[in-house]
Amino acid sequence: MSQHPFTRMGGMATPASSRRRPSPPTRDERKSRTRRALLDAALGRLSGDQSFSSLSLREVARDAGVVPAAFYRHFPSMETLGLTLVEESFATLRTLMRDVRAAEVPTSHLIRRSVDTFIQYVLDHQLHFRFIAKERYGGSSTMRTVIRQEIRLFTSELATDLARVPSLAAVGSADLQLLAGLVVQTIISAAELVLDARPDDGVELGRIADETERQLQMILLGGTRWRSDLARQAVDEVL
Amino acid sequence: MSQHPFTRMGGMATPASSRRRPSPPTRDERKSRTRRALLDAALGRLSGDQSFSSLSLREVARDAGVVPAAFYRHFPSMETLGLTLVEESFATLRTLMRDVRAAEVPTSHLIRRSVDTFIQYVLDHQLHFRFIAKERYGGSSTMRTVIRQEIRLFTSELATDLARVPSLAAVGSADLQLLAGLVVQTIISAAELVLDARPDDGVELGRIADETERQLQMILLGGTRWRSDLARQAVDEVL
DNA sequence: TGTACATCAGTGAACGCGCGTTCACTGATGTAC
DNA sequence: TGTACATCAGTGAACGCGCGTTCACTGATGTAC
Repeated sequence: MSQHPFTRMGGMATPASSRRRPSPPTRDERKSRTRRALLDAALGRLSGDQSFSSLSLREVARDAGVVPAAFYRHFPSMETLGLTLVEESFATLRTLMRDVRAAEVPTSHLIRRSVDTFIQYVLDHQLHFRFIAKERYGGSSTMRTVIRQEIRLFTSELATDLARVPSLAAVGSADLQLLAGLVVQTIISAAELVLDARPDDGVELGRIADETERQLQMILLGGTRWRSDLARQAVDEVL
Repeated sequence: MSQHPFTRMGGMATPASSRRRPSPPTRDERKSRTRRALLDAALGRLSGDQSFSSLSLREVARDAGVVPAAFYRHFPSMETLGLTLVEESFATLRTLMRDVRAAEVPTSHLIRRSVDTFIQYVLDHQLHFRFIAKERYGGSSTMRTVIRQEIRLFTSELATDLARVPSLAAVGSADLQLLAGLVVQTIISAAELVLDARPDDGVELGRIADETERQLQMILLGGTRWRSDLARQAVDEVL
């Protein structure tokens, strides 16, 4: 029980447990670990061919190393666990957006850098993105509504960013929403390609990044030329 | 058993059954009707919150008005029934494309007309499109592969069409693929919006058509300005 | 046309299985004194 | 610090249920003669 002065006097106030005996986790810690294990078990199951709605409570409990009845100490139903995963996944995505903005990327190669950042993020959070891809259309109506709402929010924020771009100043706000919608669609599509690629297949991932970059360039190029009152006429003339 | 001369002498050689007594369906007819009923039962179940993988053979048989064991007279497994539905759905889509091309739409308002045709098609084949939307990411890996393959084919055909557009003559074939990919993404996204709308909500459907048209205009406008060797520079300059 | 036999779509019962949910319980952790 | 009691995450057994699949069957339709 005697302690070495070295550890006793360590710099800043560390939590009691960090340098002493491993000290047993509190009940709360144990509980939230089990909760985490249940969430991870569900996410893990979704890597394969299963969809969330075909997932059984017993499978999830089993993978989490817990008896089925214990599930109810954490979630009243699988539906609730699913909604928790949706929230968690979009929290991840919001973190990404914040990071990208905070990065203050230089204008040069801005698109390319954002695409690379995004692809890396998808790779790092594959399970969450895979979950969202499946539930976006396959989930319960509640899940689908929440997901659609989050994507819409995401699109609006992007539209706000685009409004600050000088060369898009002439584009009305409704049209900026449409433009942002195209960008988001393209990004979602890229995420889905990434999920289908082998994570260590650098060549394929590079190809996806290239193609996504070019598609975004096309879209933004279209945006800078856009004049809503002339669009149909211009396009008709040109086809 | 005596027959009226009027029916006996009817013009061209109609199938034996068409003008006489309703004449009982043959065994083959009965069989294919049950098969159809099974397919329709599965499609119908997917209108709600269920996904194909959470669908049970017994549910499908029940909705089709047949005992579970009878299912096996038509399909060896639910998986096979699912793949049949995928094929059927894309057959529908190919019919659409053929119709759109055959229509020889005048260049003026070409995009708008195509969008309107497409939206109407989605409304007319809601169940098939809903099925594809759900299985595209939620299905078994076989299903996902087949669907992805079909969409890729669709994209390539569209790229071929785009190659014939004079103002896109300067765009390389790889870039035409990307452009076609953007168009397909946008169309898919429109289909999903249509499926979420109430089918009799003309205002909402009109809005979807407008927005889709404008997004396609933006994309094509971008395409006509596209020069792959300058794209990044041009976009960087402009942002 | 009539008859005898073959085919086979659909039946109904049975099976073993994993499911979601409930319940009284256990025993380690936490708290009050 | 030590003791007595409360809390509550996780247990294990039990339940009724719908599942996929099998099987021998029935009886209407089809075919050969």
